Amino acid sequence: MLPFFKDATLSTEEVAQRLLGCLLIKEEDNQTTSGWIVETEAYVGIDDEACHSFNSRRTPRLESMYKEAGTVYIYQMHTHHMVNIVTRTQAEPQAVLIRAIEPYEGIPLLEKRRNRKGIELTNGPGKLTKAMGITMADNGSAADKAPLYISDEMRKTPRLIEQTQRIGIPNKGQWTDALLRYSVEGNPYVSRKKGKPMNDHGWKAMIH
DNA sequence: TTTAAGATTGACT
DNA sequence: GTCAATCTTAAAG
Repeated sequence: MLPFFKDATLSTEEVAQRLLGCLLIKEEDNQTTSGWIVETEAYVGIDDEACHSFNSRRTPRLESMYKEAGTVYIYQMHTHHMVNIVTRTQAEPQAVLIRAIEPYEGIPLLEKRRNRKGIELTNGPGKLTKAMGITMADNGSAADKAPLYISDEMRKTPRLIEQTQRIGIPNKGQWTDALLRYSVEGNPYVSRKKGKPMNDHGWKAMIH
């Protein structure tokens, strides 16, 4: 069965929402770290002024965006790495940015790499990649295979998905205002959060 | 050849 | 609130 994030017929917005609650897993040298995805953003291709592939821009750095759905696209900005999942086809270079996770496995290693505890481990796109040891070495790999992959076997379900403007996109007209950021309402690991987190972190109760 | 800006973060005033 | 770290890309000199 094809994982939903490899199904290029699904819209990028749909994939961004369905990724919430999936586990992001990194395996390396007998060390596994993972966490549930709690915040994503959709970058919808050549018409989207905020998207790296806007206006069909294509450079060596962007090559992964032009690969098949389910490809990992790692981008480095300033001193930080960001992890994306490609969602469509070569003709439609679109992707979902994973902006935050709620830690599950390997928390001591996350704490060591970040030299922080609690929400500061993974409540931002550059923070989670540093915590999980995600680098350019992961660029272009498949998101359904180790060492860096998405799993929905342990998936959680958001009670409510909050939909807001993307972070860090000024002066881009309608693309600044577009509601293409999705997050689990009440989850403390969502980036730039002020409000009080919910006791259940915004997940629906498990059904036994 | 030089410069500026960017899907960010952390240290500092 | 300001600002620098540090790498790719595009555009100006």
